[in-house]
Amino acid sequence: MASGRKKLFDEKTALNAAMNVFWQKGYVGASLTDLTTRMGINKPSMYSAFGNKEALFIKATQCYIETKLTPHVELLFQEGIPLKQRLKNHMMSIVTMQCDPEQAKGCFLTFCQSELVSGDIPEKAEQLLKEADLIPLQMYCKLFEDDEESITLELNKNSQANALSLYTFLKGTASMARSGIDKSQLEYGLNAIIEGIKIH
Amino acid sequence: MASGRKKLFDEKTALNAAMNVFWQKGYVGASLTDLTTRMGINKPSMYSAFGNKEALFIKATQCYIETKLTPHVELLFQEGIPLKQRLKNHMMSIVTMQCDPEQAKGCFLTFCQSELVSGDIPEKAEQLLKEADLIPLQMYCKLFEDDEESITLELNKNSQANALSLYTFLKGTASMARSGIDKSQLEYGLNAIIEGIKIH
DNA sequence: GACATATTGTACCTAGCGGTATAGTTTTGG
DNA sequence: CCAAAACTATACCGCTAGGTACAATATGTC
Repeated sequence: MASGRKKLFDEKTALNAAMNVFWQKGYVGASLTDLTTRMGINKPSMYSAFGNKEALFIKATQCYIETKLTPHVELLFQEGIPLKQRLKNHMMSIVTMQCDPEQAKGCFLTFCQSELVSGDIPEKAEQLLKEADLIPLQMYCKLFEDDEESITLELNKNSQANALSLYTFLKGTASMARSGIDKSQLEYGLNAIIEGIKIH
Repeated sequence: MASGRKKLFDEKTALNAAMNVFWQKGYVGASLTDLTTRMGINKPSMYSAFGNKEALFIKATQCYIETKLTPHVELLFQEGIPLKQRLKNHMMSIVTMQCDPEQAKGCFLTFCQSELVSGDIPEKAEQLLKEADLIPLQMYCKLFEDDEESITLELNKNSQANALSLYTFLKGTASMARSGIDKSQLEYGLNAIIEGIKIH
């Protein structure tokens, strides 16, 4: 069997570039020209590799979850570290990412989620965003419910309220980072809030 | 002098409709067709009354500030009411608005602010959004610095941190409301946080 | 080296965008 | 009752959107 011409671009690199464009401009705001230019390929290559704009967006979102969200969640469940310190590590690394000058400010999921209200986002993308956006909240619930230290501190009794507080803070920093407030100020506020938690 | 045909639409009503469209879809996502349809007029009427899309957006943003933001800010400075209660009133009325099923979910300013990163928003609109988005933060600073009760409680010594905490929470609820989390849950978390403030 | 296969570049499709020219309609002053 | 002024409706402008047809270019197998 003949095997044809080799691909001149790396799919993962291109997908990563697409992720950054969506992160910056959202689903509606990112045009195919924006995307393919930053991916370094032209339209037919993109369509043959990824399908269409929606499919590309879905893969970009999954890429974000795997490379940008999951690592921060893991910090919450690291063994041998006090709960409060784990929360701090988690939040600090998120804030650092959300203020990274090499990437779009803020959180991909939070931004694209906010586009859903327009009603102009395709169905599968909408579903994925809705699910993905809840991941941190679920992780916080799980943390406060199951964690040893959380149980001894009886934080599990208010697991829902604690999780919601943390989630609110996560969303708040995402929004503030997006609007360009600098990292030092976010860390300042972050410390105040983590200390204020009645660990709580 | 002859005075011409009378306008068949009310400018304020039309502007209010435009505000709601931008609130729902953002600057980029709101097309002239979306806008003029919901305003109940056609394009030439819109252009003669408001100028162009950017000018309409600016007027819609000012309309939001006057009708949707200012009233909530005033609750912070009401006389004869304890500080904590004023904060609660303020936040409760904001949450109620952000979850109002008659309007787009969340906060107009927070959503449109997040579009700025794209670099596709005209300059004057960008400036206005940046200024407007900081209004609540400035009001919080002023409150913690000047308020009698804040001074006796020595909250003014950490006015910046207190203001930032509150602002983070404001942004967080805006984002969560936008993603469709229901009012009862936001109020639940809200109470926990206000109580947790050392008033603070 | 010829052929099948896969990728690439160009050029194009229709639809919708923001914006406008122009013709028609209603109003009032003289 | 007519003309000037203001508003409305239609139809259109150039441009870009998402998406694709097709020819040109590499790659491998026989």
